[in-house]
Amino acid sequence: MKPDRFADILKQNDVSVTTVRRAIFDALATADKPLKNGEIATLVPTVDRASVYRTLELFDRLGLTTTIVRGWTPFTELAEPFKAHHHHIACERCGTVVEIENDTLEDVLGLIAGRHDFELTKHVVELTGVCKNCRVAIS
Amino acid sequence: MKPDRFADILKQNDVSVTTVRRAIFDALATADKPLKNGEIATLVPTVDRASVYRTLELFDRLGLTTTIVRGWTPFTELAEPFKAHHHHIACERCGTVVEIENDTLEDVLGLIAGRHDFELTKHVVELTGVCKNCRVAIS
DNA sequence: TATATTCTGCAAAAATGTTGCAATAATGAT
DNA sequence: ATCATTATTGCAACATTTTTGCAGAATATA
Repeated sequence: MKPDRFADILKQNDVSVTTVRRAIFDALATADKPLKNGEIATLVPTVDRASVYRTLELFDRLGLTTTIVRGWTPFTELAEPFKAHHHHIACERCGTVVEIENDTLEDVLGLIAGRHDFELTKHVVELTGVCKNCRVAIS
Repeated sequence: MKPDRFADILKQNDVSVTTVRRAIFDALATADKPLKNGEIATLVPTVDRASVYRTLELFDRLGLTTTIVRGWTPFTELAEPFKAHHHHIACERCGTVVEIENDTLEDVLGLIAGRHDFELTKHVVELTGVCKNCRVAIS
């Protein structure tokens, strides 16, 4: 039968696999981009808001999701093993978001942590800039 | 007379130097660590909540402050030229926060942006890990 | 399928942000 | 210094977002 990593991870952590949790997980998986809490709630209209918050907190605690901030707003997206580890660079004019995967960056972060005697468990990198198009447009 | 970079920057941007703005600026300068919006409001009890929000938005727009996120909460702190450019690594057990300054990291971020045809204007790097003490403690 | 336990919806409250407008404070010129 | 102009603030009401307790529903286990 089909492998179900989502269910497996929940079970490994002794929490139930429920339809609510799967619905929210699917919403994140389908969107395939970081979503605000409110957006997630909208995508699962049958689920109570309180449950959405409780579920997102759970996912975060289990490491299923990553939360980044743009401006002042937190956005959540799936983390490994559901999505390859990556970061983002966003254009501040047009809003385009590009995913970044860069081993050198990961290495440098590890080294920095080590130099401060920290064992790295998580990290967030969000870049903001102006994309090529927008630089040409008005500049 | 004493130089007043804060006032200078506000004037350069054609906004008034008011006691409210200075109070909030002072709160950020004195705290010397990233603060939640609510914490800032608490530190200037005489200032109306609405003014706090409007001021923080202004500071952000003028580039006086930087906003990072930990967990789901946005935190604001002073940026250059009031504080040297830096990032943070926080211990997820004891909460200790250490500031990071690393030229290699800055270079790598610039290169990554360039490779994607972006001109970098801003970036956030937040590391989370376990510090030496906490690793020894229980582990 | 029965039982124990965990989850969810509901409803109410707390916390967080936002808005328009009149009163106040800051700025620049005299 | 004072005045006129303009920007800023407080107030108060509102909107939105998040949190909480608890009873009923769904899930896991034997």
